[in-house]
Amino acid sequence: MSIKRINGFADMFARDSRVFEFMESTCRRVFSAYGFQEVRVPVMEYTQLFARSIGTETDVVQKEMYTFPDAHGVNQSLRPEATAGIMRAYINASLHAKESVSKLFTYGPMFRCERPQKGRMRQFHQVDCELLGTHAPAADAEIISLLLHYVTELGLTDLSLHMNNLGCPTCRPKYRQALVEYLTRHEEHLCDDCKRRLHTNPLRVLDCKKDHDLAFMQEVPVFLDYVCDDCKQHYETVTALLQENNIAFVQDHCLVRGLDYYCRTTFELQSSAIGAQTAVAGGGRYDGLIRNLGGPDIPGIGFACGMERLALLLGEREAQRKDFYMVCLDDTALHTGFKIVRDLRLAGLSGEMGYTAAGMKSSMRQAGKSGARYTLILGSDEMARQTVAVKDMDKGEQKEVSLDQLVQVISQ
RNA sequence: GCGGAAGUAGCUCAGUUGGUAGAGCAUCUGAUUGUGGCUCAGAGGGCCGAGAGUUCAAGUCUCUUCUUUCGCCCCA
Repeated sequence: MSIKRINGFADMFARDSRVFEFMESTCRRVFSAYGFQEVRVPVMEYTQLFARSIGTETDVVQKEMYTFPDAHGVNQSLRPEATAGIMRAYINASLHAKESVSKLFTYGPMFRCERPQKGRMRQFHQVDCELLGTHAPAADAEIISLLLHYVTELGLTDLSLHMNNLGCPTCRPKYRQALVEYLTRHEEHLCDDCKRRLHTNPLRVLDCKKDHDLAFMQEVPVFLDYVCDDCKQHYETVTALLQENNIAFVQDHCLVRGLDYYCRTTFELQSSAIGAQTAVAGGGRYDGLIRNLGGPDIPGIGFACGMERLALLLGEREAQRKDFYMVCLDDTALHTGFKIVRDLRLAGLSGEMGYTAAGMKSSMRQAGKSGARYTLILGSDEMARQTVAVKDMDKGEQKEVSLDQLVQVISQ
């Protein structure tokens, strides 16, 4: 039996890779228009980095990471997300001392050992964008604006932006306490998962699919009632900036984040068209993260966007049409044809050739299937006259062109 | 970790109450000398996921196992 692909790891041939190439090139173009620069960080880091940034109690760290000991027995992990690695690189490079604000993005594979399903792979890809060095609400609004600009450039219009305020270490515990008290009073009505969440991660009860529509959930405490003045003002400025720029969003009191480091502004781009998953991109502010990792007390905000999930929303991309397909009818012509093809490509044209001399009929079939604009035919007749027959495959018209005019004719 | 569904030609799938396999698409060839797409004719290609069991006989029934997929959990 042949060797199989590892479950959750995908092979992407042209049909799929064209879509990814489109998403990648678009993000590079859009992000750089906002002054963001690409940073490439390793796919492996010491496990400790992820434990300290993402949170030791999260499932991502507890059971989803690919972790291996190095030669000295120190654990290292394939990255389950990109933010931690970028923060580590930012600290190591002392970027904060070189520029007051840093705008960084990275693109690449992430790894989580979960059960694969629609829109969820074990090796998946994210573009990750981080804006470091400012508390200003305008930064929050800009990064959200950037994310929406990006998906608009991709041609996606059917996404909804959900926003929430998660507060800070001063005000969040008060809300959390009020939430736990409320939920404990209604514990008997909670689903089994939520009974467990109530003790492990009570905020998660808010976005439970089963319990969301229950009657008592309609009166669940809302964070905006507990938020401190600073957090409240910050969030109000962010949302005002969005509204002034006609960026529509849904105030979603049930939006919470899976990773521990988020605070204040939190957002998610959602779609109902990608199976059981809804989040296409998610992000928020993480003001204490860099300090927690041993760096300076620098605030930050960012998001990650899941490319496999975006790809589910994008249609197929057509391949770029080739300029020519060279057909050689005999072995002598093949040698000349090879040289002509080489010269055409060096002149900047794109195309292919049949590798063996074959009959006219099957050669034309191959030419037609290649989708090229022109078929170049080289047989004994053309060889004798130092020409090539050029057939326009759309019009069906054919004319004989001398070799020195070939580039010019095909370029038209 | 827990559920549901599915594994038959390269792909998408049929296969009736058990009798050693079929279609469409794709590929290749041909329809009078060197001209594609449309049409027509033909060809190649399958240990029916694997292993046991029942039976004269298993793609079909039973069990085991592997794989894939959609959900739960969790997350982008």
